[in-house]
Amino acid sequence: MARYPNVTIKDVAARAGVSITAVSHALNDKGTLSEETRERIRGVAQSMGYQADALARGLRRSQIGVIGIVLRPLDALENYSPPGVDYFLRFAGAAAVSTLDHGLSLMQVADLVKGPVTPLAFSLDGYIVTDPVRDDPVVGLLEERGIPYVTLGRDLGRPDASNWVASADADAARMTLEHLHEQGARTIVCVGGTDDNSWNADVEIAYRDWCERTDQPVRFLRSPEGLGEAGGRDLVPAILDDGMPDAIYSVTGRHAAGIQEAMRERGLVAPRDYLLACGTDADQTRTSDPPITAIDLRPEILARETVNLLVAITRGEAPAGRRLVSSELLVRRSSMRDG
Amino acid sequence: MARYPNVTIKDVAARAGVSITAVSHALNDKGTLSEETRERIRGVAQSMGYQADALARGLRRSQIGVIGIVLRPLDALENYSPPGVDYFLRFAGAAAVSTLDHGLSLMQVADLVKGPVTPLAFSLDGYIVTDPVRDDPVVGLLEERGIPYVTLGRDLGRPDASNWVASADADAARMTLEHLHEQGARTIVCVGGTDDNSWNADVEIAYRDWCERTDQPVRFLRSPEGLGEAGGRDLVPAILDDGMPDAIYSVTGRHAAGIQEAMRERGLVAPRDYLLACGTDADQTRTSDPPITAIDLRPEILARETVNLLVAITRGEAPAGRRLVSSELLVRRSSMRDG
DNA sequence: AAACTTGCATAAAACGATTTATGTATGTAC
DNA sequence: GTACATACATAAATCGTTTTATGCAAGTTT
Repeated sequence: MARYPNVTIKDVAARAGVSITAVSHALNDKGTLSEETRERIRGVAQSMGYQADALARGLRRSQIGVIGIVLRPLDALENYSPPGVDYFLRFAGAAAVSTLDHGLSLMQVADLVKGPVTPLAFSLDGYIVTDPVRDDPVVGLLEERGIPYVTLGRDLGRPDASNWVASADADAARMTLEHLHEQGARTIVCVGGTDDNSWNADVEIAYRDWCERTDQPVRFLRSPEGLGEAGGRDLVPAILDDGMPDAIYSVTGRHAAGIQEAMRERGLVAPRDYLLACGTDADQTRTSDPPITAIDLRPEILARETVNLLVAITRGEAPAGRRLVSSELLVRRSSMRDG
Repeated sequence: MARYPNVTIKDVAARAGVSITAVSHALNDKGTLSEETRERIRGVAQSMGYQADALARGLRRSQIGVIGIVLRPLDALENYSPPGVDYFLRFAGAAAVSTLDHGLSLMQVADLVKGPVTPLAFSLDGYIVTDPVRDDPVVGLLEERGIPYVTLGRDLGRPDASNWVASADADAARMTLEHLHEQGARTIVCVGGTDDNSWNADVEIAYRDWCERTDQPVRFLRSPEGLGEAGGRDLVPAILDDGMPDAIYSVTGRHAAGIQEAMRERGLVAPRDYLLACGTDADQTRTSDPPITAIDLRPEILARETVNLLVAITRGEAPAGRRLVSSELLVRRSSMRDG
């Protein structure tokens, strides 16, 4: 399995009987070669199976054709494929496809700020950073190095930043609460996470706002994202102690699953005894019994927008921009009063 | 978001008052510098936050610190995060972690043989190719380019290859069949896929062999992997027409899920009316009702072995090698006669 | 005929590292 | 006092491109 020397621009030049400059110009449509010579050189290059070395080209152009993606919540979890969370995988998968559409590719980079990081990390063309926390250190690092990036969700510590894409979290929360209200729920418990990101902030504000407008009691609880199902389970006693609510709206899917289990153990089943909805769709919400009403954040669209924005920035085509993507409410049995 | 010029080896040399050769030697423990000078240079480099440019280094060394992974079955599906298949994601995730342990990183490369591919593809240090088909073109391409690779599962067209890691598929199949037999099953239908890879081949041979040894009828069916649940559903009429079997052993999880659904529609429920087992564990097999007995291929261990082997090869430490990883049978309610 | 364009092609510098080939002192052997 | 190691440091070549700066004809203008 020895490494064969690849055919280089020099080889092509020799075979075509021209200078390497000529070859470079012919293949990149630059310089002042005659169309005739260009054609001939292209032919020779093709026939020799020549492909420019990405490293050498990258060294000159300082563009390597790869963008990085950092999934902040998974950094925190220290687990890059946690069960019950397929949003990030769908997002990353869709982002990979979108980058391919631009002739680029995507590389997942684990935790840019602690421990040794891939040597290539600082040579990438740009970064996507999902769900940054307030004053996110990864964002800070990229900023410091002058590497272009786009965040998915806002960095709360950088209100002036204008390089982000986000889902319309507040709208989604309102939509969900209104749906539950329509189904007859009055007292609605809201369970959020503890990460200090725009998603949690937006949902909490929207919830409190909605409660005030509709004159309903505020019953807001929090559980660390990292605790997952267990975190949801643990909240149930506190929820019930305060009196049985009509509905529970859990922002994360894993909390919702834990809540559902713990409720069932107490003989409480949705939608018979309470309504249940959650803020992110996942395999679990689709296949659980009953299936859980959830917000589809439309990761595919988010990914496309994010990649387009980042690519535009790296190419110097667009100054930057903020883009909101609306979500969709998937109503399932867990929140259907007549279900 | 302008790109700041990074600190280069030249800057460090200037600041330390030495040549760039000295800096390079100090940082890479080469050359004949005095320990004193070495220390001093390292200090200066550190204080300036110097980090060698990966592209420049890669150009010289022709090693970039990144290995590629190609998931062949997902290439065929043209979907890199299909629902109901978490084996590949677990494998890829575990492989990423293992590469980090070696100071390298992992990059997923979509379909190396058709369409435009990332420019970096042929500059990577090596490749992992999962479940190659017979005479796999991706393997052929890597071979041709002299790029080191390790396959997960054997390439049936390359019997002499000695650079693979595989799960002990035949053992796993026997283990499953024996379990079903112990639970009272005699007539067992086996459903395999149509991809021409070692996994399908091994399981089919083991099944036929087991039937012969135990004097049971051979009822082997096939359905394309790409059809997923629908493929499983479609087989059910044929299965029932031949007479109700005691058990069904489906090699893929998605076929199993489809079979389970179609059977249920006919009022047939496992384990009451038949036993059900499947050859790969997934979220679906864990959370379905009833949970389905499945083989855990132990993707984490497979990934570690695969990465270790590949890294050893790229570093010229090991000549190559074949490694088998045994699987584990996760017995769940779908195959428990007294369940 | 000298002075400009135009059209085409190439030489050489640059990107940022690593590695090979050379020095230059200083100390030791004969 | 010449020859020969030894210890330390650097100059220059190299990796494979892209890009900038030159160069040389042939044709045009004055």
